[in-house]
Amino acid sequence: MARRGRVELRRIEDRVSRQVRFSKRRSGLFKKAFELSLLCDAEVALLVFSPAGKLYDIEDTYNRYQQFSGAERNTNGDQNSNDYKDGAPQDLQSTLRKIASCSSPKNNADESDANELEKLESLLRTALRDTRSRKMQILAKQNGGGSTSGQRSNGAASQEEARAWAED
Amino acid sequence: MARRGRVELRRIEDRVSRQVRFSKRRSGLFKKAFELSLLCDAEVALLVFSPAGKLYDIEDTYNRYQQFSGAERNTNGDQNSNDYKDGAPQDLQSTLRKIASCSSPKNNADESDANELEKLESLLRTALRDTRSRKMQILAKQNGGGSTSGQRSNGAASQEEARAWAED
DNA sequence: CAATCTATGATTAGAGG
DNA sequence: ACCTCTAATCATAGATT
Repeated sequence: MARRGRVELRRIEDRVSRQVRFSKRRSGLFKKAFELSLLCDAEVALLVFSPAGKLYDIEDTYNRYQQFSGAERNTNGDQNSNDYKDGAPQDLQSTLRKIASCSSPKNNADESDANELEKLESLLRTALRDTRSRKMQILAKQNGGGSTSGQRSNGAASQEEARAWAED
Repeated sequence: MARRGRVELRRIEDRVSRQVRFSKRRSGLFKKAFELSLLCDAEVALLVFSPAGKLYDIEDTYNRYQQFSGAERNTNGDQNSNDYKDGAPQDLQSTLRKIASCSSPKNNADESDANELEKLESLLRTALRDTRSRKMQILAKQNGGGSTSGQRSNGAASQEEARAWAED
């Protein structure tokens, strides 16, 4: 009743099968990615494009899991710990100004030492987080609060997705 | 002999366990990512940073699998594919300048629309990647040189990796 | 078409070499 | 510290509703 043998490692020919498997495996992949980041305190970036070019990224999944499980990254003892919280960042501007100061000729990033790069990295991370957060808020308003990705329970593809697959 | 119950979804406290699991799960994740791209003809980008900041990306795994299995992605028509490579970014400065321009009063990020935020996000992402990359290079020189990939058979962590984990 | 079910293969935590 | 082994959980292909 289940699969008869090992999964062959080649492109799935049947279009419907391929779509269904894409959906299932994508869900599984994002779940694993999320688990890795949580269990091992790693940073994971995952982008998946369906053949039709629709993008799925890990933010979606991450937010979704946060909603469901209220999971919290235990970030003990790191400086810039208020990760991925949410929020309307109010000081994106000031962060950007600090970043800007790194681009002055006097403080050339091309010749910075590891320590300075570390600071820059942290600033960039913060700015990126704030930017994404702000973007999400805007998009949420525009779409009337619609969600961003497929992945319902574990099971299957959404209607959206069927459309996104398209061009057969 | 095997695990006694379900895996808890929280950060693993024991440092050694966490490292070992990171290695195993990272392998598994990259394998799945590769399978998804092959089976379903999707494009997948996967970046993983260990807590110590070491980068693993899908190129490594992809190449590795190609070596072993001689598998071929049907890479029909990918225009902008050589993303995320590594490299010594030579234009970090210019990226930072572009970011800086977003902090000018005239172009206030607090009032940008989603489209502009998207651009800013992209710039920040690029700058962050370049910064990390540069930092890594510096650290690598200081520490006498480190390479880029781990993942031997399926089994376990490499020596390299133990070093990369570091700071303890 | 999407959700659920289930038998089976795949992944992996922990132990041991 | 890496590799191997193994039990146990996890993922999922195909069938069903």
